[in-house]
Order: sequence, then C-alpha cells, then structure tokens
Amino acid sequence: MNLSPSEHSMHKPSDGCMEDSKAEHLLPCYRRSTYDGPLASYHSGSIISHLLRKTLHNKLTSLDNNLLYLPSANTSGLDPESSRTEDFAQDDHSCTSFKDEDLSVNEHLQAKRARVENIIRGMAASPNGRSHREAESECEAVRCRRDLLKENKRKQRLPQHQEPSHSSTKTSKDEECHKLKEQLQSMQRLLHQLQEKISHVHEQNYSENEEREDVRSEHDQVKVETGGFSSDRAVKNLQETLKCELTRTVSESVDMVFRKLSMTLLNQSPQPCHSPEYSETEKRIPDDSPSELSDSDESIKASSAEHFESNSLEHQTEALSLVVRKPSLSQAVKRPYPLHQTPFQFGYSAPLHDSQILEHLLKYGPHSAFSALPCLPAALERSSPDSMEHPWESVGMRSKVSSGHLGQHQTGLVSVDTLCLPRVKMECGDLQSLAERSSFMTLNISFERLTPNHLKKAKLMFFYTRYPSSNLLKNFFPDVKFNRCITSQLIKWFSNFREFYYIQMEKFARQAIIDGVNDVKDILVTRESELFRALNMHYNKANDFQVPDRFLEVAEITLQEFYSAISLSRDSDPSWKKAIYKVICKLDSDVPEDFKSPSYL
DNA sequence: AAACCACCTG
DNA sequence: CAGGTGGTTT
Repeated sequence: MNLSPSEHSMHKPSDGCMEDSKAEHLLPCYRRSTYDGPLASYHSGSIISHLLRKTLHNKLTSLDNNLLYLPSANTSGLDPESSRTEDFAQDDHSCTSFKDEDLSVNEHLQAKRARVENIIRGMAASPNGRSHREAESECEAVRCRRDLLKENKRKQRLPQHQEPSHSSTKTSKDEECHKLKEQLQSMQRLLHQLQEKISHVHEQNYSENEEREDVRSEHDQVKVETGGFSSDRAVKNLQETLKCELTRTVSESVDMVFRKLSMTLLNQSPQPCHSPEYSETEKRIPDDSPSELSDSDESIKASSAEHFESNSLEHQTEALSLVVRKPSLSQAVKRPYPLHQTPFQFGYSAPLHDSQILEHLLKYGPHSAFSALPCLPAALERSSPDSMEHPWESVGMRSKVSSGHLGQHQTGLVSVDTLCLPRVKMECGDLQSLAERSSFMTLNISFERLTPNHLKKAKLMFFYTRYPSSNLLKNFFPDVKFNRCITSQLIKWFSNFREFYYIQMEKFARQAIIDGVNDVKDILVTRESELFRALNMHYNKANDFQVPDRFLEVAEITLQEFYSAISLSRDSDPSWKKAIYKVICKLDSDVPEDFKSPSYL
C-alpha cells in the first residue's frame, strides 16, 4: 500500500526542507559580509532620508493646508469629504499652476528654495547614488509646496505680519542648516555603528553555524530523527539577537533624528495657523463602518488623517495618549480615522515611540507613509494578490503607471516610493514578525490588511479547523481589523486550503484503488505517509510546527471516505463529494488558545 | 439580500 | 492564492 512510507520518503523527510529553511531564515542581508552591501546602503541613507523627507513634506503640507483652510475660504459650507478631496486636488494643482508663475517668485524665495533643496538633497543622497534624480524631482515638489505656502502667506498676512528681512534671518537659518547637517552626520555615525554591530553578530552567527554543521554531519542520523528542531531553535535564537540589536540601534537613530528635526522645523517654520473650523470639520467626519469602506475610501482617509494628525499639536498628544489608553476610551472619541491605524503619527512634544516608526514602516510599507499621493488612482493603492505575498512588489508597478499617466511633478513624488524599497524588502519578513511581536500588540494596534504571517497562521490553524466560522476567525486574528473584505479573504484562504486538501484526498484515494487496496481499514495516514508529506508541505512548509495527531486522524477518515465513495462508484454522481464534506466539517477541533495571541508566529 | 460554499480559471 | 460564478442557506 502506497500511502504509507515510500522508500524515498524516508530519505530525511524534513531534512531538505530544514536545510533550506535554515538558510532562508538567516536574514539575507546578513549573509553578505561586504560592508558596503545593501544593508549598508539602506541603513546609512535611504530609510532615514525617507523619514526625514516625509517629515519635511508633512510639515510643509500641514502648513499649506492650514492656510488653505483659513476661515476666509468658504470651507464651512463644504462637507468634509469634498473639502478634503478638493484639498488634494488644489494641492496638486497648485504645484503646476505655481510653476507657470515661477517668474513672479522673488530672490528671497529662490534663496530659501536653494537652502531647502540643499538640506533635502543632503538627506536624500544615498551611497549608491541611485536616488539623486528622484531626490531632485522630489525637491521640486517640496519647493512647490513651500513656495505656494509663502505665496499664500504673503497674500493673507501681509498687512499685519511682515516677513522677517532677508538678511536678519539668513544667519540663523544657516545655523540651523549646519545643525541639521551635524545631526545627520551623527545619524550616519550611529548607523555605521549599527552596521558594525550587525556584521559582528553575523560573524559570530556564521561561525556558530559552521560548528553546528560539523556536528550535524557527524550525527546526521540523530539529527534527522529529531527533524533538526534543536538546531532550528538555536538559529532562531540568533535571529532574535540580531533583530533586537538591529531594532534597538535603528530605533535609537531614527528617534533621535526625529526629535531633533522636529524641533528644528518647529523653530524654522512659521507657526501653523490653527483653524478651529477646520479641526471641527475634520472631527465630524463620520466614522464609516469599516465594512462599507472601499479601498479607495481607505486610502483617502489615510491621507487625510495623515495631514489631520500632523496638523494639530493638541490632537497629536491626544492621539498618542489615546493609543496607549484603553480601547474604550479611544472609541468614545469620534475620529476621522481610527487611531490605531493612523498612518503616521508624528508629535513634536512627545516623539513617537521608536518602535512605532518601525512598525509603521513594516505595517503599511514605506510608500504608504512616505508617498502621500492622494492624487494616485485608488486602484493602484489596492492590494493585489501579488502585493499580498510580496507587499513591496506593487510599488514598481505603481511607479511605472504613475509616471506614465501623471504629470512630471507627481513623478517626483512617486519616485519617493522607489528609493529604498529593494532594501526594505529584504528585511520585511523578519522585521515584520518582530514588529508584530513588539509594541504593535501592546499598543493594541491592528492590521488593516492580512500579512504573509497571517497566512502562515491560517495555514497552521487549518490543521485544527477546516471550516472555521467567521467568528472563530475574528477571535483568532485579534490583531486584524476586520471588515467585509478581510473576512472574505480569510474565508477564501480556508476555502483554498480545503480545495487543496480534498484534491489530495481524491488523488491518493484513487491511487490506493489503483494500487489494489481492498479494505478501507488498510487506508492509514501516518506522519510518514506521502499524503501527509504533501499536506504538510502545503500548510507547514517551514516544518516548524508540530502537526496535531488529530489532524492525521481526520486526514485518514477523509481519505477513507473518498476511498469508499470511489470504490462504490458514487463518484458518478456530480455532487458525490458533498456527503464527504458533510462528514469532514464535523471533525473540526478547537484551535489552541495559543493561536489567539497576535504574536503567535 | 447577504453569507457561505464549491468549482473553475489564471 | 484570488477572481469570478453559480448554488444553497438563512
């Protein structure tokens, strides 16, 4: 009978898998010993540049918006939605229109422009020089905003508030520039330290691995018997060390720059002009039922919330404190966008907890936080199957499409996305799980999209339940903000799991009949069975999960059911499988409580 | 009508 | 794995 161990199935059933996965588990970037490899280039510039540029961008946007929302405008009659979208449109349009009037800009603006550009270029310059062109076009966009801001400011405030004279501000501005540069340099130093630490830890890791490999070859048999679990644990411990070190240092650096830059910007820029009406309008935006939200709604909301959050100091601190407070409190306050998913909160007085920055990067991807492209077609923001598996891959397409269809000044913005993505992608998986494990959960932050880790978890849950109710799913994915879309996606996953499961069952049942199995009792499923191997490969590819015995029983019953049905030629009936499904759906067992932990994986 | 499902397809 | 479709149930 072929369902039990085949000869070659005994050849290290999980061994090959373990070898592969072990190698894969080591952060790819750590395998490089070259100092100036991707890791270096990523950490020494691009991600920080991203953060800094976004901060600048946000700052300018918020000032911009505040001016646009001054009471003088008849925004009071507009409903929140239209005023927000109009804001985007206007914002966007203003860029182009201003370019046309560029000749009217005086030298003062030119000088400021040059300084801002210098700062940003300094920040954007990455070691491999790839971002230079993008940085330049982005500078153009930033300049647009800033210039528009100045224009507006002049028009509206000229009578009562005179601009400081050119010469008097120049020195202080230059000082600030210097300060900024110094801060950035110390950032660079920190990052270099990080790189050294990481390569050091990596070397240790590498040598330990080699030692283990030696031991392994000596005791190959034993290792195979145990499935290599012990060595896998050790590798994971090392990974943890690496991750911790990485996060700590990056967080420190990022946090520091944020603090300093925000202070600098606060001093450098004119005080934001708060419009109570604007805030009220924003506050009154109905908290749409999540299930009703289309993806485009989400993206618009995200963008608007982003500038909303960065607009108001009061709301900043309130937001930050609310995140930490009990959920019930935060729910009591009507908000345009649930706090826990506010894309990028940035406070002046209370800097973000460093891990939140990392978390945001990992949760939403770099482009969500840094591109701020309300003008992008909503469809481009939509998560595709590919972007699910490879969250970063959608970016390439977006940029391509965007540059094809949108104006030049927008291409500059879009290119922000592409700056450091390849680097981020490398570390996405590991850092994401790290982020999930850390303050994401302690802060009660939830995902608004399913991640590869959720998929992994779902697959493992399939070992317990083939037909999970949507309630069960909600209970076991507490870190997911459920809406209709998420729910159906999860249900679809399990549907796909079942499909594969039943296809295998039918295949192996027919094979058993071909192989001349005469009695149902001869149909057995063990951990050595080919069938089990196929299933395990599908749902537990990393083989780091101990499949419950009950699953083997259920699989065996399923196989027997198929065998019987086919033997009795019931398969001539088009719906012959339904009877089997009815049996199997009753065999679900409880999913262990462990799975309820958001950080299960 | 909505939710859920299996099936088919890419 | 997701999209689409059609069937079934509530």
